[in-house]
Amino acid sequence: MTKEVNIVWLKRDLRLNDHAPFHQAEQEELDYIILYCFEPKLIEHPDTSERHLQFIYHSLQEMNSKLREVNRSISICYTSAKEGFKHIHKEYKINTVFSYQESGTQITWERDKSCAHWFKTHNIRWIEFQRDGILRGIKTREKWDKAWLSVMHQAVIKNGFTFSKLPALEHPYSLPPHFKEQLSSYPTSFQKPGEDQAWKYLASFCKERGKNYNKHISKPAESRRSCARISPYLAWGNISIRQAYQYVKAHPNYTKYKRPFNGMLTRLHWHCHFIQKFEVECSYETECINRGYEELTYSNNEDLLEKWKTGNTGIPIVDACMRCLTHTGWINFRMRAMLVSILCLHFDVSWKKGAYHLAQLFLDYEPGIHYPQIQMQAGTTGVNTVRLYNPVKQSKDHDPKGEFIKKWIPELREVPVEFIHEPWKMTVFELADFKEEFTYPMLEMDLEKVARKAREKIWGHRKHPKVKEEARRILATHVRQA
DNA sequence: AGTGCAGTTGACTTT
DNA sequence: TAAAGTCAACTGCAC
Repeated sequence: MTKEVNIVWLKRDLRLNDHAPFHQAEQEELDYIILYCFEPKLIEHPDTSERHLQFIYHSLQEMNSKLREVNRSISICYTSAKEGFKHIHKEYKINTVFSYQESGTQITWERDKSCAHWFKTHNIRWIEFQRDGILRGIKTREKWDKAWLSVMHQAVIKNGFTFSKLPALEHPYSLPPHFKEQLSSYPTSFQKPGEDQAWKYLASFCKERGKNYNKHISKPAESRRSCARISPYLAWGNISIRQAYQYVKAHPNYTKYKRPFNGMLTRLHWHCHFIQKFEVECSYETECINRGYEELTYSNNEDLLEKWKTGNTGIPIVDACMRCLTHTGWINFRMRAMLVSILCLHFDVSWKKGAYHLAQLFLDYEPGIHYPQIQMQAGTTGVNTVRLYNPVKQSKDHDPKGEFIKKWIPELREVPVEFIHEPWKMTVFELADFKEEFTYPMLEMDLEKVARKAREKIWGHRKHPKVKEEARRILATHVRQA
């Protein structure tokens, strides 16, 4: 007689606390196997990058080192989830699978549907738990805020782990050696992965770093310290939104730093708000939220796209942000918005050409935030106002001395502050002061002119009947009802 | 002391 | 979470 087991299926929930699937699995009579699959089809999808996989891998390692004392370990497979389940079902009889709902891209959604179908035909129960404040299957945003708040105020789950009597799962899906090697290393320029790190950031934010949260949030340099910096941990589930929310709210410094802390808590709310949009319609990965914008054409200049990707546009603040993001995996919100604004509005390149590039660079890539956000900044929602950032203004406002610029663009270190935001304004006289050749690219376009053109184009398109009709649909679905 | 005026500030609108 | 434009009120200053 084949032995029955349950499964805890890990996805973007790489933690051992406030974890509903683990908690439920512990309540059952049957012992359980913990499964994580590096799925080739997902890995090959252009939204995925090495840094994501490394972050996942090391998060899993940390969990495993803690699970060892209860004789448990995550079975890490290099195969599709369905293959993983099939294999386990041959060795054992799977009774129930516990996991979190995933508000992911089209391919994860299809993967889930295909697994659901297979579970059903094999009489396997699949229990999916609600993730953070994201509601599945809702038609409008009525009462959404209230539901979110009630999730935030529910007690966090205190997970306990019993000793397992199951032998380690044997399977033929071990990570290919080159893949394992690739994932084992971890660049020091990225935030370190795992649950412990998440709590460290949260603690230091509340203790001291967070006091200037509001003041520094828009500054590319200062925000790196004054922001909580928990985004990668939220994205891969090293902590839950609720854990972060309750920690900040209950912290002894909460009354002292009420303004900045509340500012941070508001953003936890927005976090879920955006994921909720994607949960309802994950086609936003590849199609304009407002379908009326599908008809809009772009010049899609490959040369400009490449300059943008590599941080060589000739606009210092833009290039500094892109280079910093490439190196560290993080840049603050305003600068992300500016990067999108430059590409899609000034450079007239479709957001579809830049979305995966940014997804790969963001260590905190979260599909549910990424696609709605990039489209909002690109102006293809037709409901929000078009935010056309003036990079020179942003640069002067948020990096007045050009310190951030100079940190990331060595070519500009000798440039005097009066030209650091607009080096193209240097004449041969100023350029003559450089000992060596001036290697930073000179901007070849008139920023004011291209901004004006972009403004006319994107606003002009809003008048189209299809855009207006779509705007009504979007408002009905995604906006909180009064 | 009052007037004219360029320049500034802020609220509000438009793109 | 933008920026530019518009307009009226206000300010400082010369005469």
